[in-house]
Amino acid sequence: MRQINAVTPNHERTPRQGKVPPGLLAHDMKLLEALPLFEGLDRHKILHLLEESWCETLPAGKLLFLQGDPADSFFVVLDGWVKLFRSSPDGNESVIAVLPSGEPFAEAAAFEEGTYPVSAATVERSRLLVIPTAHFVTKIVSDGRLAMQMMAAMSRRLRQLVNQVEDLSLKSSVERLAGYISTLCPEGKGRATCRLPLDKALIARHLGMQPETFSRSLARLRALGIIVEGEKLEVADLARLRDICSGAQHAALRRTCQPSRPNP
Amino acid sequence: MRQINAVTPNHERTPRQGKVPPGLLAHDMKLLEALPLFEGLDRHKILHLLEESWCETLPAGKLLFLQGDPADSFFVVLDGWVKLFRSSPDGNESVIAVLPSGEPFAEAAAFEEGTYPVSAATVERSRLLVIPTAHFVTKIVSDGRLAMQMMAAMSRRLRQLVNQVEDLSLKSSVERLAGYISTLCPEGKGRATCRLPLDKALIARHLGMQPETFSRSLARLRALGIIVEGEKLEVADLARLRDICSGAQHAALRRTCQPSRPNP
DNA sequence: GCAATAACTTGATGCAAATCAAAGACGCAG
DNA sequence: CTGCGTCTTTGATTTGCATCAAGTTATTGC
Repeated sequence: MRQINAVTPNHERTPRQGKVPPGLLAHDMKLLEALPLFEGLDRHKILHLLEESWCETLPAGKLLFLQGDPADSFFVVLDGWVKLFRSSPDGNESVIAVLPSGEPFAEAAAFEEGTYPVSAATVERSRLLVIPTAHFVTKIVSDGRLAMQMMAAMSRRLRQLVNQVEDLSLKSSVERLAGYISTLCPEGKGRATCRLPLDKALIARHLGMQPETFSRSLARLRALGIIVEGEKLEVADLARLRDICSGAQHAALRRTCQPSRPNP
Repeated sequence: MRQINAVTPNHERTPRQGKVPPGLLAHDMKLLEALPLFEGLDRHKILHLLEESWCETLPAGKLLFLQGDPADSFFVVLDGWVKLFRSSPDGNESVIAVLPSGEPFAEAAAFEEGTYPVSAATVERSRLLVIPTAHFVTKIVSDGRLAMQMMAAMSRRLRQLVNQVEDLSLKSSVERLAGYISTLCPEGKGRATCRLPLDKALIARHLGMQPETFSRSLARLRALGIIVEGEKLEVADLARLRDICSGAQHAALRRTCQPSRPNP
């Protein structure tokens, strides 16, 4: 993390009449219309929902909010990457999610306690749409369909977290990494290439392991047909990769672990 | 797990006119009125929501649904305990939650994909209220307040899961156990006693550890002022217990690890 | 009451991942 | 190109937890 000031708080902004959130580009509008959250709503309705929203452009490493802060806004990533995390007193960090553009986050924070359950920071220079919850919540109450879509979004988050819990409690680091890589690759079952979208250290923490372990896990996968070159990945056999994440590859991994060291 | 038949499916039941869900006791009604999900709704409104619901009494170990099953109902535990879990191909089990009476579960399943993201089974003989989602969803769409309360329930689940991810990725088994015990104890900071509500092996899996590790962790806590006798627990100092869960007790734990074994 | 089974504890051992440490690889400013 | 900081890999070591294997203590059934 590199910086620590909060984003411009809601109340410091002057009220405005115009309908379009300041800073929103035509291109962003496309992204918003494609969000499941706004599915089926026309451009006009969306803008109405975003009456009190605005955009912020933030440098890398900017802290958006801390766990426990009062939650008066939620966000949509328009450009860049945002990480959601928790930090422990001894300086360790658990990365709950890393979100690319097109992902809304902290949608759930408006409810219940009204505080953010995690901290959030940009990973690289990013543009965010900031949506004050107060106004949005009144819309939800009066629009059942919007409510349903909001719930669908939360339901998706729940599934992701359940997956994360399962992975952490019964998969090895190699299996978790294999699973992550397979989400990066296109569907199918032959050969494929992809790019690691983030720092390896960040992905590592997201997968619940140390950077060193990440590196070693990558090395093991190399022996199973995954070619790594910097941030470029080439997967020889997608079907096999998926086998690995589901734990079907124990023996193979074992075999590839002690390749060298004939005599010390 | 001891049994494997599913609960009576919705479509096999004959339709009914009466308003009260079959099998619901007066005493259950109190429980329902106290649910955050139904907060502020009067008895009448609640019964209206539950028009197509019914109760089931199930033996211990009964499977309710499997991960991936189509989600046409959600549930409220009226009596007993239910566990939500995922099982891996090699027979291991990750316990996502263990729910006491008064807890609704699978509320989120109605949305998005429409399948259950986890499996569920009773832990002991239990009574459940089964609420078909279809009817309930139409009510949500037309009642903004109910929608908000539903979202609050989901938001709570999200928080729990985030906690679980954090615990798994940066706490030790002793710390997780200490955290669990402190949720069992009343608030405050002096001495306290409580009961383990479930099999130790089940709690162990819920905390993401093996039963053996659970046992050893309990043994270590014993040295820190926690007296264990069967399912009875006595905590000498609640404040200290809370210190342990937040990881402030590393040194103390270290010291108490190698107490015996002077010479082999 | 006793045997039989299940639940729990304890011990010994092995492995996976964290930690500590250091050496490359890469990007960037001068 | 050169030097410096960051990211990444690799190596050596330690530690925590799982696993395997007995034991011990509760529960249950007869």
